[in-house]
Amino acid sequence: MNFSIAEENYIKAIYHLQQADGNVTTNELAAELKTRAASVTDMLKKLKAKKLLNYEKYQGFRLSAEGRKIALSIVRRHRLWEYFLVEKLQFGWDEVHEVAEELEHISSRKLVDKLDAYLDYPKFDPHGDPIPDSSGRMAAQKMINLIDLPLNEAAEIVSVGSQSTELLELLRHKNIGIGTVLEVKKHFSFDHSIEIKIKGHPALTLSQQLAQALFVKRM
Amino acid sequence: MNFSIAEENYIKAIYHLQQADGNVTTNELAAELKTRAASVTDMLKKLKAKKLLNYEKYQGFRLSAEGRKIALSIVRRHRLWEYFLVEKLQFGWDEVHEVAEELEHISSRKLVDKLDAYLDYPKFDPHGDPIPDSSGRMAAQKMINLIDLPLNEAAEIVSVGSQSTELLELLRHKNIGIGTVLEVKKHFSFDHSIEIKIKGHPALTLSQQLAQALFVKRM
DNA sequence: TTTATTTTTTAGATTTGCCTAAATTATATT
DNA sequence: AATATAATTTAGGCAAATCTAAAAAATAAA
Repeated sequence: MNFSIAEENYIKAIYHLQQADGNVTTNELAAELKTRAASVTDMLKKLKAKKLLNYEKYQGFRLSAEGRKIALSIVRRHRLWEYFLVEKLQFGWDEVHEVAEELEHISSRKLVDKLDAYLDYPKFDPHGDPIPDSSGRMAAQKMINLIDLPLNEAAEIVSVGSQSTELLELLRHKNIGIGTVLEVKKHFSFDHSIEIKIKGHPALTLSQQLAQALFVKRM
Repeated sequence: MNFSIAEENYIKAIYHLQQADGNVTTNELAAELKTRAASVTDMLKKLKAKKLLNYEKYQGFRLSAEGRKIALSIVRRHRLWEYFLVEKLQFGWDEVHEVAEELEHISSRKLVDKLDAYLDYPKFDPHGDPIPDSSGRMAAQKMINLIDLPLNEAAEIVSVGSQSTELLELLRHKNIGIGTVLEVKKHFSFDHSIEIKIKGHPALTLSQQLAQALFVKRM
């Protein structure tokens, strides 16, 4: 089955809202999509007719299994394109969203799978969100920026924000790499540097720039 | 100004038809777009109102200067994406058209220019058609496959159909490269091989596979 | 040049996705 | 529990892009 851009935008928005909220309401969705509640009701009927939605009048709604599957394929496309834009086209993290919103609606399975292969099957997009694989599976945990990790919580480094040799040199020097497990001990507001602790090693200070280039998964 | 997908498809189709025909007619365009003449008339009015079209009822039509500019930016996007799909994602030549038809409607200037840079400013798409640059200029001549070059016509090699090391090795061995000027002297129908002549060198035989991997521009 | 044919346009519907305003149902308050 | 408020749905319309059928204009043929 094929879906219109409007339908896909609704499916994706419902998916994101139900991740956070459980059941989704008409007004919530209208706010998310910057449209009116009446328009949402119209689309809900359409999606229900297509069996993508579990929905009864006045009761709130969630995606059906089939709806969720489609949502995941849209999310996959969105995040793969974001990764492409940042890694290959040198977009900044902050600039990719709107363009990816357009690219995500191109549904050619072949395109998406070849893009995935070309990018070497990335597991997280540039914002740290996991990318579903071609059968809809994805890493459970969102990757977060080291700077956002709460104090004294163990986390594992899963990605670095750039491939510059300068960054890699610095990481090698500090003995930090993918897989390193650490905790943040302190935040210094003066320069936004942080102090971290790796088991069996003395505490280390990381600059704001460095901390922002590191992504971790809580354990 | 921003255009709908339907408008862009009309603009592009008119551009291609007027390249071939001079003036374009309603029925021609309807056939090209697989729609009905009445639908075409409706859209012609819209495009005329937007000053993209020189059009008087019952008279046929052509793009205005402004319309042509927009057509070129759509053609640019289409051909850059085709190049991307073949060179980076390993699509076959024949498989890229439909996907590029979708990608071409994403109009972000920044996206297109960064893609162009990433691809290293290609001059021709995988079908040999020239790619307009960011200001709409493009090579005048269509690039053609060496196998399609008429006998005894001088032509210059401008592109090779793949980057495989095997191909490059063979070309180096035969002393053929980008810029080489040659003529085709003979076609052998048995194996579709061809005999070529490079000035100051003895005649050479190229296999069908090799000839098909070489693109030339007539001089 | 008058008629027949073809091309093009107009008129009037349809579908999708959106809107406002009014009605209905659910929830919160007293 | 009755009423006020908030959320949701229905009713009725609008714009874009398409369609069919009919009318108008241009072109070709007799």
